[in-house]
Amino acid sequence: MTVRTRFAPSPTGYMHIGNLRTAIYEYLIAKNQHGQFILRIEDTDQGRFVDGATDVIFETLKTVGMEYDEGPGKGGEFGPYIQSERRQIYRKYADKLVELGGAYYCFCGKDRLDELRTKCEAEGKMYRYDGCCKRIDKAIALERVKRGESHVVRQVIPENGNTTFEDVVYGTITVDNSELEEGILLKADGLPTYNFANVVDDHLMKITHVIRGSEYLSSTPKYNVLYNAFGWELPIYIHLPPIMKTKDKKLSKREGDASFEDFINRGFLKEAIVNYIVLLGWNPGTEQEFFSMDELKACFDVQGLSKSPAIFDVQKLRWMNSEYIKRLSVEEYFEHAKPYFISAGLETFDLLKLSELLKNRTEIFSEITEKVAFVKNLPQYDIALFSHKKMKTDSESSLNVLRKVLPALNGIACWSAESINNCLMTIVVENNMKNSQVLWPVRTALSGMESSPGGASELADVLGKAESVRRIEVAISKLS
RNA sequence: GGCCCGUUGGUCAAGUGGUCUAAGACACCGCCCUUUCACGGCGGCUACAGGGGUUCGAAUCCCCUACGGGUCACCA
Repeated sequence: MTVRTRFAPSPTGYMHIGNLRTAIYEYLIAKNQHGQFILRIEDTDQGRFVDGATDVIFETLKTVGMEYDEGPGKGGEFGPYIQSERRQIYRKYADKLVELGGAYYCFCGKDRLDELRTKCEAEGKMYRYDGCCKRIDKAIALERVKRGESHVVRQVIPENGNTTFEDVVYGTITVDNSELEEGILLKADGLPTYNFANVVDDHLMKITHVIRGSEYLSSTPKYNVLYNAFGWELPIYIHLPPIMKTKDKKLSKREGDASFEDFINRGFLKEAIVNYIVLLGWNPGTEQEFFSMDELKACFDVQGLSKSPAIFDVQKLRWMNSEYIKRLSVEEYFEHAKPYFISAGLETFDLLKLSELLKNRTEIFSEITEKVAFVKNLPQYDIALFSHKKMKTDSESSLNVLRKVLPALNGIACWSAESINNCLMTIVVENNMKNSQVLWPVRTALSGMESSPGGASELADVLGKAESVRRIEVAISKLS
């Protein structure tokens, strides 16, 4: 049996981290078995459709490197892969289901349903469709439909008994049929609800593993009733726990930071995001924690899926991102950092050198701007910075040192980190001082900051001779 | 509220009746390295939701309670 999975998002907004994780699992489960991964767009709710949302889906799948085998723009044996283009198919199967006794036409309009709802509310009961139209004679109902009377198609739920299904992560789940509603399968506009479309499409597209969020767990019995009514084979169900923002709140895109694109824009590497979220809810069973997409394809196993919700921890994502950044070459780092360097106005500096300094100190790229601002403009700083107990420095000793450093630096013919360092160390030796007594004041004078992405000679190298000398002079005059 | 699901440290998690005085990772704290900050190295802190069973033995099995989540639409 060829494994076939599908990612079936609704184009109702941007790519959410939770959706992306689901897509990744779907992709991996298929690819681990050399199966097919299908993309299907579920746009049956014309009211919620958001323009451009499908492009975001295509783009995201492409950037994380998950190519689908069948889907919009790609084609395939079981198309179309956009539900709004499958109208007639649903109509046909809905009518067929009515014939098979698994559904019935319902002519109750919104008004009557609302009435029913308020009545239930008044009686303190949960609303449930009363099955009114199920009692209409089949031939008469069909006649009314043919005359063009507005109607929906509702599912028939067996009155007694219960329905059981197997879920790979949650195990055996049994629900009493009395809990199930005779829900709408085909809406008055002729388009199916999710409840119908997913079953029809998954069957027609030969999906073997249905992978989706746990919010569908409670409606899965209804789908089984549907499969059975059609006489179709059941798929393997794999339901996934949600990703949480806090212990009791789901990650929500509205509250700011759950969209994949946002993370990319904030300077996260796509590989780090994928690596992190794949581990949110799945354990490889080994100590390995860094995975490329290819490694994931090779070792992904549903056994490692967990059933309890996981809280999204940006802190750990940042750490993982920093690890990925450390593995970048200086050139790669530079490519990612470039926009931030430019926005900091550093075009005239040696940005490769700066990249080297920054590479081990960056968690996310967007923080570069702040980290390198001092390069372009020496910040206003207080001379108290020169006093550091552990470095054994105070303003007096610093002034003293800087006065020696200034001519020495000026005398360097070939400006490089190495020559600068030699020069400074010579001063240390000549004056019988601790390294820090010379290096701390110089680094402070060059950066104007308590901490900087590099030491005295590295900073001087990046800043260049003229600017370094100028900054030492500034410090001297501040201290005098 | 009914039904379904879940609950190991602050977080992600290993663990499927004995090897658990419970792994690893992030975070945090401390030390070392060191010219700052990082990096790196070493060490530390903190957990089986509670209560009953079953068993020679329970984080692991059963029941109850608590807490949390999901679901109950002509949304998906």
